[in-house]
Amino acid sequence: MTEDAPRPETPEDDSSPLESSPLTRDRLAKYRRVMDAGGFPYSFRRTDTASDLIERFPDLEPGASSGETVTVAGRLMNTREMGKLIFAVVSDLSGKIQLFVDKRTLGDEAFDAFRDLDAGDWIGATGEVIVTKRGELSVRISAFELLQKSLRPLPDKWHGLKDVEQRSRRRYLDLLANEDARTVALTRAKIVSELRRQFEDRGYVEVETPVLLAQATGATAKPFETRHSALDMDMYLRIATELYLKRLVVGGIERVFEIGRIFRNEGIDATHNPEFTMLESYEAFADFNDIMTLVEEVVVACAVVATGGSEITYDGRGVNLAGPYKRATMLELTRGAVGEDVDYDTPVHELRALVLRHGIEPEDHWGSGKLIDALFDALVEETLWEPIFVTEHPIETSPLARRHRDKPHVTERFELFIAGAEYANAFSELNDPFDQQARFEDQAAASAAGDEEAHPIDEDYIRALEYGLPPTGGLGIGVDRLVMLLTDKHHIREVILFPTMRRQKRDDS
RNA sequence: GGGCCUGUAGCUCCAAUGGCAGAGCAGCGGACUUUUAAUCCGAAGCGUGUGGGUUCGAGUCCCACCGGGCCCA
Repeated sequence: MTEDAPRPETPEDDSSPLESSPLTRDRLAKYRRVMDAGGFPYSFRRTDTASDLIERFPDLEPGASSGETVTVAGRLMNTREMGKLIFAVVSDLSGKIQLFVDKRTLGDEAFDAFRDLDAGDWIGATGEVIVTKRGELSVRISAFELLQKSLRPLPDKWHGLKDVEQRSRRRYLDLLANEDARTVALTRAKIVSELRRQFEDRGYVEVETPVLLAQATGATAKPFETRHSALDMDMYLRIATELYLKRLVVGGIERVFEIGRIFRNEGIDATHNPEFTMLESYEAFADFNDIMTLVEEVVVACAVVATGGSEITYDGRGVNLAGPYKRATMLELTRGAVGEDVDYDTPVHELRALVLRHGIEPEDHWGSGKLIDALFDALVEETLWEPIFVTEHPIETSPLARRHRDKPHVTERFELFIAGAEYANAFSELNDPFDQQARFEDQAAASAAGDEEAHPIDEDYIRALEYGLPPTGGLGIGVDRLVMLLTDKHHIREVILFPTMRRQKRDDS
């Protein structure tokens, strides 16, 4: 802002919904009084947060005064009035601290002004640190300042805000009313920070690859479509970062990662949001075995910052995240579940019959790999509780993964499953341009045969491979899912601050 | 896309069979100098997501629409 914009008028007529509601009318009147008297402050200096005080004064006896004066600031959450005495709770990001407001210390005029405050107001207050007779660390205030008025009433002080829709749509209310919501948001930040540190410490370089693309490649998903006006061109939001990150390895960035938003134009449910966060990493000269070790270390490190240890509770059950994790091939797990000695050589018609018997409707273009994958999906996934690396996915369903060095039909790939859900997907990267070309062509054929999940061909990516991708181990981690696991949340909207929601009709109340 | 459930005061929730729409908290007025969801006294506040319909009478039954939830595809 370089110009003086005209100051917007506080609404003064009865058409304002704040004016017409008895719940907000008084607050609005107080707001105007402050504005008429010169307005609210532009800044405020505090000396301590709530948790600072708790750390600094651990040993004060009930009834004691510290002799130290501090200044705190936060949102006024609750007041308990006792005649010439008020106990007030102020909440800041670090926690809560009680203000001890007595008329003798504060003076008659300021005391009455304090009584005029409303729950939700932002205030700053200065006073001596004391402990009340009942043992509550408090600030006996000698002065306070209203930093900004809250014009609307707070959610229930005891029950908080429970309505799932409101909690998601108006996350600010969720955060200010529900301590758990703040904890989850902060824990997510810690986890993302730890992920970044883990990869940086291993010499990985963080990059940003394009979100807006002429072609959405690198995964099987329906993309969001948009349009670039100046280029007069249809564009797509990325569905993965994979092919761009591997181009960077071709370019010589041997260890590279990105933590980025991915967009998939698909349904919304407990584990899917149209935009979500994925970490992808690629490491030259590593194979999928190396990446397993990396994943074990990274998962434990995240668990430690989130929960303090590697033994966590999810959905009421214990999970031990300490490695090394069990390993089993997709084929052997599927065999165990169906109780038959299936293989990738098993005739397709037999596998189709087996799949049908388990209530899955196979599509015409499915080969043995996809059929076994479908059986695994339906029968095995949700039974996997303790961490396990499921390995050796079929070539058919892994068009970007390198063929297994010893076994036909399968790739050097693994997925990490914990508590019935997938958290990581990794492989020795396919770096043979001819094989990659053939895989893309298979995908194109599948697409022509009606497979809506087939990968599109990325010609330039083939060209990049022709310049040489070194042997590389790649990894994808679903960050939202990982946060869910480590915060014991069972819906993705609980770990995404502003989950995608249907447009709500305008609500002026 | 299909099925089931759901929307009542600012928030959290009650309201048999259709029969005068309620409570707690918050807010408002009052008492109280050590409270912790403070307590006590008092007076208020919603016509039930929206629009239709059935009925003497609809929060409750029916239809459509707008949101939300769960399950399935």
